[in-house]
Amino acid sequence: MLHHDTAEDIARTIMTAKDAYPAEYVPTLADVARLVGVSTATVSRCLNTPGQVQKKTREKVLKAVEELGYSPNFSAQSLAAKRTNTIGAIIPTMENAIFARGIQAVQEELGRLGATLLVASSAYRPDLEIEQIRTLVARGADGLLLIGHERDTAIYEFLDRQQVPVCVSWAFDPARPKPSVGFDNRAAMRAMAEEVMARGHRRIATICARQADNDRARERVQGVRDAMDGAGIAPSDLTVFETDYTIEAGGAALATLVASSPGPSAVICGNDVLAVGAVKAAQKLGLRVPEDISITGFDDIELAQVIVPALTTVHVPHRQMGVLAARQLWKMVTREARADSILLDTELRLRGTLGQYPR
Amino acid sequence: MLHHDTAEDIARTIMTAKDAYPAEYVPTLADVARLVGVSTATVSRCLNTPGQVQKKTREKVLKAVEELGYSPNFSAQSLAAKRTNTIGAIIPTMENAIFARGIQAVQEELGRLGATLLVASSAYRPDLEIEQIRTLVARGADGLLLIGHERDTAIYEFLDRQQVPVCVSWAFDPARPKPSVGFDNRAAMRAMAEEVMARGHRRIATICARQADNDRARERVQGVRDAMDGAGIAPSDLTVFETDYTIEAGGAALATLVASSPGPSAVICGNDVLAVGAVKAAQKLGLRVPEDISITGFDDIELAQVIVPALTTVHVPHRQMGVLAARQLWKMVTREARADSILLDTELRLRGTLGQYPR
DNA sequence: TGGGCGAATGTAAGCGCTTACATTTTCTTT
DNA sequence: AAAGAAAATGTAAGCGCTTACATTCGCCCA
Repeated sequence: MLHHDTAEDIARTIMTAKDAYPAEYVPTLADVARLVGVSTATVSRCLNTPGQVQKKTREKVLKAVEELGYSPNFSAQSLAAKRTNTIGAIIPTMENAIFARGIQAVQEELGRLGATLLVASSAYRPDLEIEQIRTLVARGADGLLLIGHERDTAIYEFLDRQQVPVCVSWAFDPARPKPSVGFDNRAAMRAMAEEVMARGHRRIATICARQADNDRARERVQGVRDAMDGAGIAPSDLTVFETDYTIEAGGAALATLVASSPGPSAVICGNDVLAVGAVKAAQKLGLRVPEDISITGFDDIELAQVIVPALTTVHVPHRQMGVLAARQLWKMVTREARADSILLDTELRLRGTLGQYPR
Repeated sequence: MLHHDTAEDIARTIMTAKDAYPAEYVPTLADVARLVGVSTATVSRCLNTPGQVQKKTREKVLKAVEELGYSPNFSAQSLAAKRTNTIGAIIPTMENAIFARGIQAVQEELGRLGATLLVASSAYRPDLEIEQIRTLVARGADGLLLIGHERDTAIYEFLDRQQVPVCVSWAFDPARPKPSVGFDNRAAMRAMAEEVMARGHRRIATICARQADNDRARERVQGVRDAMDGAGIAPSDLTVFETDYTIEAGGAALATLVASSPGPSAVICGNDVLAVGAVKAAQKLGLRVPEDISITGFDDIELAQVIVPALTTVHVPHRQMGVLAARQLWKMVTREARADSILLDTELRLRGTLGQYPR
C-alpha cells in the first residue's frame, strides 16, 4: 500500500526538527508535496501555473499549503527560475517629497503589473549609488530605475554585462544610451527664466544643488543661461550659488546673495526646498517677496502652496512620470517591446513669489 | 601537469555560452575558482572570511574577481547561508515626511551595521501590509520593522513560526509581545491637550486619521480625552473628525467643524499634515489663527515651521527613533542580546497657532 | 475494444553558493 | 630532524525551488 504522510506525520517531523534545531520548522514545498501525496513539481505548478493542474489536485494542494502555513522561499525560487519579478530603484534621497511621490507611483504601478519594487537611496553620493546598484543587481533585480543619466560608464558596462535593463527618470535625453522617462530640465528652466526676465529682472542669481555629478542641476542652470543669452545678457553674469538640498541651506544662500552688491532682484532656485528656504530667509531679513525680491522654485511640491506668498515654480507631473517609468521598465524586463524615451511636459505655475522688477 | 585555465579559456567559455544563449555570460564563483586554480570554497572564503586565506591566494583571487567582473548571486548566497543581512520595513506611506525621515535614519544605521534595508509601503491598508510582510519574509528578511503594534494576530503567529524578529516603532507599549522603540502617543497628546485647556479652551475638536486599524491615531485621541477627563469635562463631549491623511482633507475637516454650532475654539489635529490643512483652511475662511481659532499638530515636520504662524505641535525625535530601532533590530537578528522596548521623549513645541481662548 | 492523443503528473537535474569535514601544507617544539 | 599542532585548502553535500523531459492516465473514435 502506498503510504501518504498525514498532517500528523508532518507535525511529528516538525517536532523532531524542533528537537534537533532550536528553531521552529519552516515548511518547504517538499513538505506540502508529501502531505498531499504528489510530487514537488505538481505543487510548484499549482502555485505558479494553476491552469496546468487538475482542479481536484489543486484544491488539495492549496488546502495543505494553508494548513502548513507554507510560504515559498524567494531565494530558492529565483535561483531556480532566474528571475525575481523585482525592480530596483535608487533615488538620491527619501527626504524630499519629490522623489517620495514619484516612487510611490512607481511602486503602485509595478504592484499592478505583478512586480515588487525595492527602493534604496544614495544620499546624492555617486559612490554609494554604485554600491546600491551592485547590491540591487546581486539581489536579482530584473530591472533598475535610476534618476538622471549621469554616472560612471563602468557602471553602465557592468549593467549591460549583467543584462539588467535600465530606465532613467527625472530627466529626458533620447541621445543617451539608456531610455528615459522624464522632462527637459533645461527647457523647463529656460521657460521659467524667460518669465522672470519678462518682468524686467536683469540682476539674476541662482541657488542650486551641487552640479558636479548631477546632470539635472546642471541642466537647470544651463536653462537659466539660455534665457539670458536669448535676452542678450551675458550668461557669465549669472551668479550661481551651490549648496545642500535643505531649507536651511537655501536660506543661508539667500542671505549671502542679498549681502553682495549689487544684490539680485530675482533668485531662481533649482528646486522648491531651496526656494522655500530662500523665501523664509528673505522675509526674516525684512525683504518683501515679491516687492523687494522675486524668488522661484522647481518641482511644485506641497510646500510650494503652503508658504505665503505661494511659490512660483515649475510643475512636474511626478505621479505620471512614475507610472510611465514603471510601465516602460516592465516592458523592457519582459522584452515585450523596445523601450523608448518619453518626454513629459512641465508647466509654469505663476504664483505669488514672482513680481515685477522693483521700480 | 596540472592544467589551470587562463583568462582566455574563460573567455572562450564565455564565447561558447554566448552562442548557446543570446544572453551575455555572467561569471560565477566557479569561473573565478577555475581561473585562479583554486576551489570554490577558497574563493568563497576570500570574499566572506578573508582572514582564513593566505595573503598571496587572496590577492590572486581578488584580481580574478576584478578581471571577470564577478558579482555574487544573492539568491544563491542566501539560499546556502540561510541569512540575508537584510532588514525589511513596512511604513504606511512614503509621502509623509515623518516616515521618510525616520526610515532614512534606519537605513543609514543599518548600513553602518552591515545590513541592507528593504522598504515597502502599505498605503495604510492592513491587507496590503500583510502581503508586504509575507513578501519581505519570503525574500528572506532577517528581521522586520513595523509601525505600530496593532495587526492581525495571525500575522504575528506567522512571523513567530518563521522565526523572524520584529521590532515595532512609532509607538511604545512594553506590555505588547513585540519590543517597541517609540514614544507614548497617548501621554504626548494628553500633554498637548492640557496645554490647550490651560489657555481656557473648552470647546475642543479633533481631526485625526482613521482609528479603526491604527493604534497610534486611537491613542492620540484617547490622550485628548484623558486631558478633558482630568479637567472635569466629559470626554464624550469631544468632537472627533476622522479623515484621510492629506492637507486637503484636513482643510475640509476644519471647514465642516467650524460650520457646526457651536464651533470649536481649538482644534487638536492628529498630525502636522492635517493641522497645516486646517490652518490654511481657517485662514481662507477669514478666521485668524490663533485669535479666532487655535490649531495644534503632531510630529513636527518641516512644514510646521514653514507656515505662518508656525505650528504648535508635538516634536518627535524621528532620526533618533530610527537609529535606535535599527540597532535594536540588529541585536535581535544577531541574537546578541534580548531586545527591550525603548521609550523616547516627545516635546511640546509651542509656536504661533495656539492662543488664549477668545474673550 | 484497442489505438492514439492530449492532459496531468512524476522524475531528476540543476540554479550558484556556503560550510562541515577531510586532507594537505606549514610552522613549532624539543 | 621528527612529531605534532595549527593553518590553509579541497571535497562534496546540500539549501528549496523550477522545468525539460519522461511517463502515465483518461478519453474519444473507429
